[in-house]
Amino acid sequence: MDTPDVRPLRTTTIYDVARHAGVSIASVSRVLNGRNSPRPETRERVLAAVEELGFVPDGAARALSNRLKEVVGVVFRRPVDVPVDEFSEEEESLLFTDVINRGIEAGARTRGFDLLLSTVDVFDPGPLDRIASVAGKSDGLILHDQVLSPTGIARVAQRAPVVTLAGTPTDSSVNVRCDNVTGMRELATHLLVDHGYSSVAYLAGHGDSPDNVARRATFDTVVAAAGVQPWTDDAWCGNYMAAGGAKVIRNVIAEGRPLPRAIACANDQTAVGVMYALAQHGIRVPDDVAVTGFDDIPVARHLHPQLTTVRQPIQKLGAAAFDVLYALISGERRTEPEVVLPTSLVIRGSCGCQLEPMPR
Amino acid sequence: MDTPDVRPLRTTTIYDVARHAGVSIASVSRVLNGRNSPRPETRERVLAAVEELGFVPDGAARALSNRLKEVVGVVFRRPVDVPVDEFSEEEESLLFTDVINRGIEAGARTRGFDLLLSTVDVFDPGPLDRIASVAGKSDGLILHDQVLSPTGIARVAQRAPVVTLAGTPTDSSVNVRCDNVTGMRELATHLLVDHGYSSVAYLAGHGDSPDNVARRATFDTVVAAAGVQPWTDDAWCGNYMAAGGAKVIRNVIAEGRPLPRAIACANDQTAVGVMYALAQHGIRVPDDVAVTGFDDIPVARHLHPQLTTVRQPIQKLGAAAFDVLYALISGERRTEPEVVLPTSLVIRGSCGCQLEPMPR
DNA sequence: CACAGTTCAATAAGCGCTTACCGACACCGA
DNA sequence: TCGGTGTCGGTAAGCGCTTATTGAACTGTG
Repeated sequence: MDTPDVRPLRTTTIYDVARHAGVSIASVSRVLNGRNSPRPETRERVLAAVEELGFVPDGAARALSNRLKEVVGVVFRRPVDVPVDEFSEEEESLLFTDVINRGIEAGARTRGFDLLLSTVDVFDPGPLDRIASVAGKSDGLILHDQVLSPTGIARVAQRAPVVTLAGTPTDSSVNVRCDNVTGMRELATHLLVDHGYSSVAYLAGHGDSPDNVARRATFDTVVAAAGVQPWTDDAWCGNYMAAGGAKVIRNVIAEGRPLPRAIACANDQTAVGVMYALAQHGIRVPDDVAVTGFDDIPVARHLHPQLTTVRQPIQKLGAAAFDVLYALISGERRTEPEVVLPTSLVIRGSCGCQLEPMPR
Repeated sequence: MDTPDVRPLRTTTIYDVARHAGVSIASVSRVLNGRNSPRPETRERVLAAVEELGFVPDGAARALSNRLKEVVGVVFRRPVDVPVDEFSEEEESLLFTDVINRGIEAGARTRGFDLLLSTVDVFDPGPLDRIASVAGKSDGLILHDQVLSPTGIARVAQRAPVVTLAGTPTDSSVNVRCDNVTGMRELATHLLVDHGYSSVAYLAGHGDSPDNVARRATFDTVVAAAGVQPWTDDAWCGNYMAAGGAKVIRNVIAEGRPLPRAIACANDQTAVGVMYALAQHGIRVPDDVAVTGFDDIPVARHLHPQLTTVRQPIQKLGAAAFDVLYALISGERRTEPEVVLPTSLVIRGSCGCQLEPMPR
């Protein structure tokens, strides 16, 4: 990784301001930072010079001196950059990740921090270098799901505190996630008890995602408790993306295998793909097959029928992650290894419930 | 804006590595940057020490020395943080802005840059301070629509080159936008000539947005040329958001005024709101009223009926903005004041065209 | 009028890197 | 053996800030 040969032109520095105002650089700095507020007259002179020269202090120099960059690094996984079927790469995982990032940003703003965003490819062989680079440029790191191994986390945590999202806490990182169990239990119970569906499938996300594991386990538990035949089949495995969900449905139909009465998807994106594929084959939702999601991303409400799902406070997830990270950056030592946010069932039409056609 | 009293604990520096490896800091730096590649043996020693200590270089110090941060600042407007009607704040302007940011990120990656993201509130009295702070932390700035006045732009451009998106070029900034005219002309012609609709309305976005002005002007021209009654009414003004579009429709209906045969919305988000409100009142699209958008954001294809719209290469818009900015950062002097990307009509069902129910 | 006490602002050190500069050393041919 | 030539790697300066230290100027007091 060689530094490209781009050197911006010289900008005005605090020395220029000091000379212009006829004071020392210390005074300029003091005025700018409101410390030991100098005499009003000096202050005015400095301010005038700043305005006249259009001076903006250099963040790197400040950071070096303050030992604080006021930057939080955020890393997430960029889906393969190739459109799959009719679901463009633009839309995949876009919503969920970006909503979380908004939440992080909201939290960061209250502390004067900005977000340094970076992505890693799914196939990236050495995400460590990229992430280390981000770590070097920030005061702390928030890592979305599936971006770095525990070993890698331990490595970058040497430089800056690390918070993971929907992952697993480690010795060197705190995790922030939602309560998968409660939400999924409510949802599964609704499907099995309230609706009494006798054949149900869980359409999985990434197998190694802790969220997926927890959701599946909870789903299976409720299904078993209801005395219903568990619909276990390796084919029912997606990838958290719409294309993945659509593909599963198409394969099942193509192979002439039966569909369950209800499909609980690992997340909303998957449900989007499932409903799309079902509609293509003339299968009605929820009359023929009920479909549910998880997350409650904005589009959930614009599908037809509207999607029954489990709501996570997505933005809050991001804000909470920042708060934890900020505590760590501030030198907080005693933190819980994990922060868990609540979830709740949101009943709309896709599960088979009869609702007003357009609920207010 | 006082620096909060958070000082992270001391991390390992290049001095630690040098001591550990028994070499000078210069050698460490040389190994790390691949310059004047030192003797293999020295190299190994350094690399071993780096690995052992888990050293990650400080970005601020590098930036200060290199005069290059490898960071591009991106600022956009955050919608008011209050849910309006059934459209949550999460979804407003989310898609479009974030897709552009993805594009910027994609471009930035190829040069080893990361994105520094920041938002300004609609009601923010002094966005200049925030933006100046971002400018100080980056090598160049990309400003989305409506974040800073030309005066403000001139100010921050003192520190770092500025590229605006969907704005207007200034003496101190380059603008990147899409070709509103071509796309809108095709769309309006389709509505007026192909479909022969005799009453049409343009549902505007922010009045002061250059995109909105261009789209409206083009639309009006085509309408006039077709000899159709222009549907001019102050009421037909939204705000680029779903809630804005829904509100306009509800007002028109509440006041008992007639609806036009076709509504061309300033963007897709507005169309989402319009279609939602129309459905609430049992008005069928496209049978009773045709609706079109602009942008072709991902959800456009998941509405019912699917949305006829004008496609902009949204991601490319971001990538192009970065490329221009990078040229400026590299000291490029002679740049065009504006970069314009092509648009094209995308016909789906909402304009009234009969298509396959689920186009492949 | 000399002195301590107070206020204000300048000097200089230091944050953690990069790199120009230069000295040490090895190797070679004369 | 000696100086020329190259290679390696160490020393130190400098990037643009913050701030501890220090000293100057001024105040009020004995």
